[in-house]
Amino acid sequence: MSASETHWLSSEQQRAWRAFIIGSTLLTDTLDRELRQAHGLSLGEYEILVRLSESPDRTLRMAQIAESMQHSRSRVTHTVSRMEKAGLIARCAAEGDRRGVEARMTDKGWDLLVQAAPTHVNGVREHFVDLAGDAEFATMGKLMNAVADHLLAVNPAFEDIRDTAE
Amino acid sequence: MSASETHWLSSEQQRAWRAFIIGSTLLTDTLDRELRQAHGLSLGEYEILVRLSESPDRTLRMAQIAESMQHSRSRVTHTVSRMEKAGLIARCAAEGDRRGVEARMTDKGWDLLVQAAPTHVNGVREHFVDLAGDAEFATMGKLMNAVADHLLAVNPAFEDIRDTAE
DNA sequence: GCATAGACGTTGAAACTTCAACTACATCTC
DNA sequence: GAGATGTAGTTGAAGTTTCAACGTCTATGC
Repeated sequence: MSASETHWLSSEQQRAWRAFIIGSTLLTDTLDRELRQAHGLSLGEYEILVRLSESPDRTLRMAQIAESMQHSRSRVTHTVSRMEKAGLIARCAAEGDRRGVEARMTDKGWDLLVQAAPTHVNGVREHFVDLAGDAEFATMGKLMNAVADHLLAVNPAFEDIRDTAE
Repeated sequence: MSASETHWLSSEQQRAWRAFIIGSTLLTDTLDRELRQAHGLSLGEYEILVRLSESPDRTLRMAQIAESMQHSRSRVTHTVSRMEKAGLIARCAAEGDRRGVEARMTDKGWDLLVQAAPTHVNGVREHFVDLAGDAEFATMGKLMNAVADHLLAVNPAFEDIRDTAE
């Protein structure tokens, strides 16, 4: 990638790329809006609740949330603070590491997740899954998996940095 | 979608969906960061410049920018203001409609776009296009196109609203 | 022609994210 | 076992996006 001539995209590739950008923007915006309107929850908050719900004791360390969401630590601090104020999450000291903080989903958080999940899943189906054949959808999944793997591998910064001075 | 039983995703679908979320997040974050580091330009600003560069007179009405980017009008106002302050864009009164404002790319904006485009295209290739076979990439493009069409059709709000009281 | 409604864009405040310190604790090294 | 370095999380300010209200102009209906 260091030649002086850039290898531009074909017009077909360009169309596909733009469809990706606009489609994924529209899709996440729509899912976010549906969740907000129905349950007052952003897509990001919803995803935090999902991760907590899948963890033992419905509890996760702050850093694990940050890593799995690809968010900076400080973003997670702020988001969890808001969710704590809303009563969806409680913070506790982590066992075994006195620096650590654990976020635990409250019953109220669980109840909200139970309500919100159908909204979200129906949205994902209606706006995405059902628009593709099974094979198409699987192809997309494989490709995006490769993208994620590639970027995690290529970009050491993603392991953790994001918030530390580079 | 109104039955009381939710039709959950299969675990394979769930994996594909999560790959999509994480992959697209990582991808846009990476492209954004590469552009910022190399040229001090965000991905959104870059895309505005691209759209201007493709328009007659390198000029576009504010509302056209907003619509094509799926951004709210006020977001475009703020972004264009920053880009104007940076000397990349100039605002002029629109002809024929005294309410209107046109954003015109300056020479400085053009020069920056010329510099930035290879960075962006190389990133898109390296992190996305080259990871897929042509057929795979085309499949993805077709799917995302369907998603965009569906959401634009289903959601009248996207035509314009976004900033107006709903 | 006047009133009402609609469209264009801006404004300022609130909400959210990023960025650069910073505190506290853990680990590593000698 | 003391100092250096690294990790966990927070903080507050700066930057960006959203939200609601507004001012201006255009189009519509009467």
